[in-house]
Amino acid sequence: MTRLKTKIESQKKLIAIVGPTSSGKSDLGVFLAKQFQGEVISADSRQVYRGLDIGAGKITKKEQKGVPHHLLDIASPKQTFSVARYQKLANKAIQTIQQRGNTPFLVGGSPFYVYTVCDGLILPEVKPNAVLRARLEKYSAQELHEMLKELDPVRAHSLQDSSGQDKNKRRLTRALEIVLETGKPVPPFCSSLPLFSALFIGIDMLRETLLNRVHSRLIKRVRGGMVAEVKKLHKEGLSWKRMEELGLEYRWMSRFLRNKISKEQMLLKLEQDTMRFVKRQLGWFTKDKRVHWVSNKNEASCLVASFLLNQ
RNA sequence: GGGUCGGUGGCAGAGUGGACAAUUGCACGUGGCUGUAAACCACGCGGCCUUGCGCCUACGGGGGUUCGAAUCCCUCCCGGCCCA
Repeated sequence: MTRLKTKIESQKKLIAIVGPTSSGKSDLGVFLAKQFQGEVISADSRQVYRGLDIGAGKITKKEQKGVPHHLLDIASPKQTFSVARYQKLANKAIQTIQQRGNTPFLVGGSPFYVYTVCDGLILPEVKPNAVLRARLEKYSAQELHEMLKELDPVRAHSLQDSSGQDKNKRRLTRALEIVLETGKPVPPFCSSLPLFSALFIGIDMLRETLLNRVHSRLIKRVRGGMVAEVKKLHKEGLSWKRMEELGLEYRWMSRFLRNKISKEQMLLKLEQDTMRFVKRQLGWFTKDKRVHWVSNKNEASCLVASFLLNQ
């Protein structure tokens, strides 16, 4: 116990800035990083892709105000990026920043990405197997579940809902992938010892305010060439199918560009989906008791100051 | 003014005498997530409670037929189309 405590205390510090989309995380990140000699690591599952700029709400060079930003534009949108890869790169970036004597600010709204890093979740060392996935795709969820019951009854059981089923093919496929690859059951979910002690700052905002911000930001970005960006990406070879997978902006704008929906429908659906996304993000963050919710920059500054001073 | 088709839950839209508190989609709500996480998935969605295959109020309003009506008849109101 004592050893564990000492270990945590000696850990390097990390500040995580979380909150729903459009709440002003990037801005706060830059503000704090400037004030506390920090660097920003983006925790956003879409901003890692090159070319996904306006649609993904990526911070511009100018907005970065000279503060170094990590993990933006590090992958091709044609290929699927993964949390596991993110985790490795983020850990490396954090280490580099700390070695420089700077403070790392993990800024982003992809909860799974944030927690994979902050809590050091241990993910099974099994790479995605496209061939296998394509083959499993042909089976129904029920059939996949049956297969998993044969190979890994424990995991199969943990996945089933109250009706004894799991209809999430993606999740079942992944479980089978792990079992088939390793020849062993899916390992139990666990995290490593925390690699650093983290201060969680969440941006507190009324849902109504957020809705207004989402709305006006959407209009602004459409005027700023968001549709053209998608058109260009497609011209450069990004398939419509891939756009669908990327979700939100890319999904709805691609549907508009394919004449499946009108511009009005696109804007409406996109706004609705964005607000749903907001709710899901908030679900993760509000459940997390570690998050300190702030309503302005000064509150955030105070929190960071005392966190960094504190031993 | 005449004819005709139609008015169903937040919206769209099935149902056209009993098994209908009403298929389905959207919206909305709650929740899950072990290398796609902005993805993917589940559940709820008239009200009430003693949660029962329970009770109440409901398919534009009113009246009627019937053991029984969202469904049939009459009438009124509203909307689309056609003729004047």
